[in-house]
Amino acid sequence: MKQQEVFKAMADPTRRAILKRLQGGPLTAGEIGEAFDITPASLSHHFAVLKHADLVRTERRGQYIVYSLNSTVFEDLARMLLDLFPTKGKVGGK
Amino acid sequence: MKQQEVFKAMADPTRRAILKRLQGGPLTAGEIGEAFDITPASLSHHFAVLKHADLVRTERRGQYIVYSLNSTVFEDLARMLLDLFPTKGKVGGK
DNA sequence: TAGATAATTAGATATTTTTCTAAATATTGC
DNA sequence: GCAATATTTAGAAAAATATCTAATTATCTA
Repeated sequence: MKQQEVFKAMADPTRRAILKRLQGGPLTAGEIGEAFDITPASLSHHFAVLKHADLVRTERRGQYIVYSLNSTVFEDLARMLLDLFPTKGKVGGK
Repeated sequence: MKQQEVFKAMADPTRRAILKRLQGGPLTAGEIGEAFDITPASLSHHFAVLKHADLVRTERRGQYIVYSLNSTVFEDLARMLLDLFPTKGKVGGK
């Protein structure tokens, strides 16, 4: 996992909101965009950041591009955090 | 928990390294600084960010200021992340 | 109280990030 | 192939962040 990329991606509220929207299942870029008062170009930038962090996956479906969550990385991240603080029941113990 | 503050705090590699150093137990600002090639002023800025996010606690001991981890917030954050991705065994379920 | 040490605050600059507009690419359907 | 729609890429401007030097605050000790 690219720790730095993941943390940077999560640091922006718009990007976290995008992830939130994807909890209900895959959506096209346009569908995600409906919820935000931001240009498609800016949104696209956020997608790129999320994708680079491997937090979302994409798939072209005709003229649409469908985004979906990559849950695996969230697990990794949560584990990493739990691992970052001492004492208390260590999880994986890499 | 101030979600935004916490994520922003975690986004910087120097700050994550500071947290890492504190895993072994409380340290003074100076002791923490030894590990970084950065001025005390810059370090102090990072401390302020971590403190504002409630990730660390401070206590003055004589002329020193002692920093320690606030594990509680890490737990909150990890929980929040686990909660952010769908399906799979929900944790707290607020 | 004066000098030394630890740390922070103030103010400036450099870098990074977010956002925008405009232009480009991909795909559909006539 | 052409117009329309969906999305991304390029390039620039605006906003936020990290870093520095210099000055300030707090504490200790001689």
